[in-house]
Amino acid sequence: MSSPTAPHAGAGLRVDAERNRQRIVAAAREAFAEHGLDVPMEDIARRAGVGVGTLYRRYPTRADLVAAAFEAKMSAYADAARQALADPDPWHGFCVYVETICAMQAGDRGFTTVLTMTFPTAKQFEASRDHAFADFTALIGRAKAAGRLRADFSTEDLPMFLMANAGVLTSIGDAAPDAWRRFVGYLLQACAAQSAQPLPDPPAPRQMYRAMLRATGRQRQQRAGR
Amino acid sequence: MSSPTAPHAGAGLRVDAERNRQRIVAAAREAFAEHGLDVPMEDIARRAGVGVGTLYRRYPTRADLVAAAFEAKMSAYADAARQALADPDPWHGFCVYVETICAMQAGDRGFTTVLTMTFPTAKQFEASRDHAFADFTALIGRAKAAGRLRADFSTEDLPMFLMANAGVLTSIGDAAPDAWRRFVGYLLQACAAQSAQPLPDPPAPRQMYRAMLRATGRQRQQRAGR
DNA sequence: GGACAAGTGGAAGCACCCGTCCACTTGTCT
DNA sequence: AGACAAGTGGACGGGTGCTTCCACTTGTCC
Repeated sequence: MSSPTAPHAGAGLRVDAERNRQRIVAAAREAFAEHGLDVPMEDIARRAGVGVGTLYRRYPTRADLVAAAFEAKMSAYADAARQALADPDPWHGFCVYVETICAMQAGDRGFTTVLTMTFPTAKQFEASRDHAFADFTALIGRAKAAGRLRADFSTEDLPMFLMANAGVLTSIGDAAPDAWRRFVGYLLQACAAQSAQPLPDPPAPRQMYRAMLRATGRQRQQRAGR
Repeated sequence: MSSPTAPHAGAGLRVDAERNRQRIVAAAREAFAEHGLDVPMEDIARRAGVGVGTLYRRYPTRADLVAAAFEAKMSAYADAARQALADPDPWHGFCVYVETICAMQAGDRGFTTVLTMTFPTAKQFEASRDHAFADFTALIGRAKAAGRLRADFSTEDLPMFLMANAGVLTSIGDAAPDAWRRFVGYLLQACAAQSAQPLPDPPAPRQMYRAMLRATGRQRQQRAGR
């Protein structure tokens, strides 16, 4: 991102600077996982043992830092789709895939949200998402062909499910840490071909993209009263 | 709430004060509906044409104001359950009910969140919720008895669904205003008895209560990067 | 119409977080 | 070892929102 043509993120940096950069990313990973994407930058800096100035010079916007912090997890996310394609049973592969990524959401408060957003400036990051999406599309095709996935299942339904799961996770928090498993159970059964009553139309891809883009400026969301 | 023993909320107030109170509640309803529960108090005051001081004296905490603003909608919420019970077809009643309250969430950003929270100090408010809950429990019983609702459907599943729908609504926002309908379609099909693969256990009532209680102090949630 | 309680509004103090800027430190290269 | 670029941290100015407080206004009742 901030490096010229380098294969590795921190190339060209002085060794101490590179060490700090790695610390920052590690600290961000922890902080995002524990508290979600909106932890104060200063907390991350303190956790990394650097000043805020250092953090901002390396990652000028929060989105940059988020992209750096979740790059590895985003790769794992893409790998999961690839692995699911390797499953000999298309339907089983589909179900395990959905469960896996929902579990990834459950394990990291930051990732919960990251999977419902897009970060157009983070190239490698979005490339992983695109790979995952392509493999998932293939996965859907196979599962439909096998007659197990309902024919009207749309690729847009996956991000929608992730948004729903994010809602369950953030609302329930630690009060019922496994509730999301049941929820995903419901979703998967709704995806089965046998229960294929007609559904309202899915959102258009462009609509989902706009939704995942979010407002670019200052902005908040839910939050509790008092 | 702020009145001694009165049947009506604003009893005992000077007429001008009562007029202001009503304006405040009306302004809060609008503001919450448009921007969610975390609109600045000052915006509400300005919309009502009063000073913040007036607002705070009448409703000392945000929760008080939220309860006042959504009391009517909460009654409507309870009525919907009662009406659903009147439906001669238990399954149809169940489906219409779920669709109705999800539509109520979709129509009001504040209510989206309100339905996933509890406000223990707002007596009348929570009484409506309890009525709705009791009727919903009856609704479930009937639909199960009719063999249409899966036997392992739990009353705790409804609040979980509302949390999920809240996730869809807040993430998608205005980008795909009807996406929630499709989502609810999925949920309902998953509730049908015919698709009754076993599910993970539901959360305990106490867990759901704790979840809906939220943290009582300062606190934020998702929010986007950048 | 006068007196007093009730009600009002908005300024002020506080807390939080963002993002910048620059005097100082540290690595690196010769 | 010296010199210079690279890197650092945290103080600072700016913005937002919460909540309190009190000098002033306005209804109400006699």
